[in-house]
Amino acid sequence: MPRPADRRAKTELLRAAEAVFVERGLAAAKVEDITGRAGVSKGAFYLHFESKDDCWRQIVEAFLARMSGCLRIPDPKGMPTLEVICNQLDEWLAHDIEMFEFTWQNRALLGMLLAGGGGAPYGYLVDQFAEQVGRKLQAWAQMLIDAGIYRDDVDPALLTALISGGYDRMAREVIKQSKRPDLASWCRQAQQFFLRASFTDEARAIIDRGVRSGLSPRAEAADLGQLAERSG
Amino acid sequence: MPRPADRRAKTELLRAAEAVFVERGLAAAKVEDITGRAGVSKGAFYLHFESKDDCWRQIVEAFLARMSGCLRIPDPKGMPTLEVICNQLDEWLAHDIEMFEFTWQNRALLGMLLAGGGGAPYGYLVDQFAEQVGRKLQAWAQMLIDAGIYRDDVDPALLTALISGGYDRMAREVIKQSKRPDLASWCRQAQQFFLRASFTDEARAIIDRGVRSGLSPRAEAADLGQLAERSG
Amino acid sequence: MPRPADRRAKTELLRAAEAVFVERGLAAAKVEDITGRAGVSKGAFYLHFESKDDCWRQIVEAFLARMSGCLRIPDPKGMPTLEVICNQLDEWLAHDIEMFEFTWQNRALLGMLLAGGGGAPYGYLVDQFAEQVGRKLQAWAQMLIDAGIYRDDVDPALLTALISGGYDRMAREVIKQSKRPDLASWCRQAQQFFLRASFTDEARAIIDRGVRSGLSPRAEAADLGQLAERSG
Amino acid sequence: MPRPADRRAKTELLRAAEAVFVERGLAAAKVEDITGRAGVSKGAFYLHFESKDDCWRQIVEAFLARMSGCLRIPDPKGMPTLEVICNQLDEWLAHDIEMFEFTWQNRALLGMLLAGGGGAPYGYLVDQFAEQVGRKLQAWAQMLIDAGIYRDDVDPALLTALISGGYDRMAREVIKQSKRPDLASWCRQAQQFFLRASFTDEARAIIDRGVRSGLSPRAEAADLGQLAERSG
DNA sequence: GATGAATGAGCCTTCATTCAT
DNA sequence: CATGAATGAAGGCTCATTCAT
Repeated sequence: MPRPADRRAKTELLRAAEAVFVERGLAAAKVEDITGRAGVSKGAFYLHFESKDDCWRQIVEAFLARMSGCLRIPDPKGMPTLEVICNQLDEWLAHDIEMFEFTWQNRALLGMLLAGGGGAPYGYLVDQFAEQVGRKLQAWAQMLIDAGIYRDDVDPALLTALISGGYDRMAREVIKQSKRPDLASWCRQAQQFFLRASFTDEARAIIDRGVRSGLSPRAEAADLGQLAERSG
Repeated sequence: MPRPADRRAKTELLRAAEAVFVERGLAAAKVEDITGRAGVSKGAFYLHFESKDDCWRQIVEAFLARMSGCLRIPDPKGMPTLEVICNQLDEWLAHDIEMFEFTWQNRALLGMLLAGGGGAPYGYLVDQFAEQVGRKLQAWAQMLIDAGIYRDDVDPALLTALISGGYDRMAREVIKQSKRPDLASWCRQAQQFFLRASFTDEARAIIDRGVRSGLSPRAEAADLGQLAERSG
Repeated sequence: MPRPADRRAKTELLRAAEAVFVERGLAAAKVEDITGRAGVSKGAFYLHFESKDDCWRQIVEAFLARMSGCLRIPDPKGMPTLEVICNQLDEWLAHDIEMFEFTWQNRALLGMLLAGGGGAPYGYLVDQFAEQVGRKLQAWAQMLIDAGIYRDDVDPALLTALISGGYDRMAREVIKQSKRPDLASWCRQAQQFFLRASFTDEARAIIDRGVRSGLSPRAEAADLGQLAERSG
Repeated sequence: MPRPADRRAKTELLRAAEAVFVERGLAAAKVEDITGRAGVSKGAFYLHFESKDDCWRQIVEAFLARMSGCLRIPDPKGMPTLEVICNQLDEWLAHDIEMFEFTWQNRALLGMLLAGGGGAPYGYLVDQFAEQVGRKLQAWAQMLIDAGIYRDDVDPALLTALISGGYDRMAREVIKQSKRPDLASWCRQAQQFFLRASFTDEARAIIDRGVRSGLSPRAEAADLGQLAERSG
C-alpha cells in the first residue's frame, strides 16, 4: 500500500517508468529496471504505486492532464466570421507551435498511447481524450463550413482526420531529425497547406490577398466583413 | 504414412497469433492464447515456429511482403507533364482505394508495427520498409515540384509527411466505424483535398476546369499541353 | 503397445539406445535421438518398447544375461588343494582375459551401471548381479583361506573388494589408451600382483618356484600336495 | 535495511542439491526437489545460482577444492631410501585413513563424478583432477621402482591403477555397510595387502621383520640403510 | 521510511507418448 | 506395419509483490 513518502523519489520513478515503458512496452518493462534507473530500491516503488499497472495509469493520467492544460480550443461564440478567423490565424499558428513543442517533448509516450491496442490498459483514457478533442475539432469544422469558410464538399469527419493525421505524422518526422528542425516554419507551411485544402476559393482568395499585400490580417477587416455577411 | 503436416494449422496459428499480439502486445501475448484461439495444442505451435519471437518475425515479414506486393509506385520516366499526371489521377485513385482496402484489412497489425518502440523486435524491418516508401513518395513530390505541378513553397519532406499522415489517420477513422464506410468516396475526397493543397493554382485551375466541364481528363490535352510547356 | 515387428529394427534400436543412454544419461536421452540414430521412425520405437524406461530395462537385462553367460565361476568341489589351484591358474588367467575383453567391449554401459545412483532405475538388477558375483568370489576367498592358500590376516570381504576394484580400474585405464593395449600381459601382471598380495608366503613360495623352474603347474603336484595337507 | 542475504540458505541449497543430484541424476533432478529439501522457495534458488547447471558446477568445483585441500601427496626430494619410506608408512596410513574418511563422507557425489559420461557436464574438471593425482601417484611408483623398493616386473601405470582401483572399490564396500566399519583396520590391511603385492621380496622381508619384532619402523634404521644402499 | 532478500504464480519450452493416415 | 504430426504434462526460469530488518 502506498504511503506518502519522498516526493522527489516519486518524480524520479515516474520519469524512469515512462522511459522504460516506452522502451520495452508495458508487459516487458520490469519494475527493477524502473527502480534501477530511478536510483531507488525496489521496495520504494511500492511506497508510491499500488502496482506496476497503477504506475502506468498515473503516467497516462498525468500526461493527459498536462496535455489538456496545454490544449486550448475555444468554444466559438456564435457563428465565426472570416474576419474573426483571419484574425485568429496567427494565434492558432502560435498555439500550433506550442502544442507541437509539447507533442514533440512527449513524443515517445504519445506514440505508445496512440498505438492503442498494444496491450496497454487505460487506453480508454486516451480514447476518451482523443474523442473529446476530435469532437471539438469537428464542431469547428462544421461551423466553418456553415460559415462558408470551409468548403462544403468534404465530410467534416474526414477533413478533421486528414488534418490531424497530417500533424501527427509531421511530429513523427520531426523527431526523426537529428537536430531540432525549424518548428515554426514547418507549422506555418502546414497551416497554409491545410488552408489551401480546406478553405473555399473565395475565402482563400481574400486570405491570400492579405498575405500578399503584406497587410496584417486585421487590416483586411472590410473585405472579410463582406464575405462573412454573404456566408452567414 | 502419417498424416501430412496440417498446412491449415500454420495459417490458423498465424491468424490467431496476429490477433493476440495486437490485442495484448508481444510480451503479454501467451502462446496458450494463440494455440487456444487457433484450436490446436500448445505443442503444435512449436512444430511451426522456433519460438514466440520467431512467430512474430514471420508475421512481420509476411505482412511486409504482402504489402510490398500490393504497393505499386512506378518510377516516373523523365519529367512528368501535367497531361500525364492528369491522366493518372484516376489510376492513382483506384490504387489508393486498393491500398486503403489492404491497409484497412490489416489495420490492427499495421497499428502495432507503426507504434514502433513498444518493445517489438524486428521493428527495423518496418522502418526499412517505411523509409523505402517514404523516399519514393518524396522523389515523386520533388519531381512534381520541378515540373511546376506541385507548389514550390512547401518542403517536399513535409508535404509527403502531411499527405501520408492524413491517409494514415483516415484509415484509423475508417476502422472505428461500425459499418464499412464508402471508401471510394473518402478516397476521392482526400485526393481532391490534397490536390488543392499541393497543386499550383495554375495546375489546379486546369484540373478543376476539366472536372467541372465533365470532360474526361484525356480530353483536356490541349490546355494541359500548354501548361506543361510553360512549367517544363 | 509393442508388437513383434522387424527384428532388425529392434537390434538397431537397442544399439542406438545404448549409445545414447551412455552419452547423455538416462533422463537426458531423447527418444528422437535414439530413433534418429537407428534410422527408424519415432513410432517404430513404440513397436518394440513400452516406454523409454522399458527400453533401458531391456538393455540392462540383456547385458547382464550376456555377462552371466561370459562369467564362469565354478562352485568349488570340496576343499581346494594348492595343487588344484595351481593347475587352474592358467585357466583363470585365460578367463580373466576373456572377461576383460568383454568388459572392455561394454565399458561404456558398464560404467553407467556401476555408477549406480545416477538416477538409473533397475539399478537393483545390477546390484543383484554384483552381489551374486561378489558372494561367489568371497566364498572362494574364504575357502582359499581355509585351505591355507590365502593369508588369514585379511578380511575376505576386503580382499574381494581390493581385487575386483583393481580389475575394475584396470579396465578404465585400458579404454583410455588410444591403441588397444596388450591385455594378456596386463592380466598376467595383475594376477601375479594379487597373488603376491593374497597368497601365504608358503603357497607363494611354491608357486614361484614352479614358475621359475619353468615347470608347468601340474608338475609341482608333489610339493603342492604336501602343503595342501598341512593347510586342511 | 533489509535482512542480509541468508548465507545459511546457500549452504542448505548446496547440500540439498548434492543429495538430489546424486539420487536422481543431473537431468532428472528438479529444482523444486532441491528447494523443497532445502526448505526455501523456488525463487530463492535463483538468488544463488544462475541455473541448475551452474549449481552443479559450483558443487563440483567446491568438492574438488575440498578434496585438493585434503589430499597431500608430497613431491619426493631426491631418491627415496627404504628407510625414509619405512618411516613414512605410518604417516601414509594416517593420511589414507583421513582421505578415506573424506571419501566416505562424499561417497555419493564422488560416485557420480567418477561415473563420468553419464551426461554430466563439467566432467572435464574431474578428469583434470584425477589425471593430476594419477600422474603424481605414478611418479611415486616409478621412483620407488628405481629405488629398488617396488618390484620392477610390473608396469607402473598398471600398478597405480590396481592400487587406486582397490581403494576405490573399498570405499564403495564401506558405504554399503549399515554401520561405519573400522576404517583404520581396513586401511591397515589394505596397506599391507598392496605392500606385499608391490614391494620387492627384500624390501618386504625387512619391513616384515620390523613389524613382527614389534619394533617401530624407525628402529629398523640399520637394516634398512643397508638395503637402501644396495638399491640406490 | 527504506531496503532488497524471499516468495510463488505463471509462462515458455521440451519431449514422451499417441494415433490418424 | 510404419510414420511423424499432434498432444499436453512437466519443469526451468522470471519477475511482480511482500515483509523482516
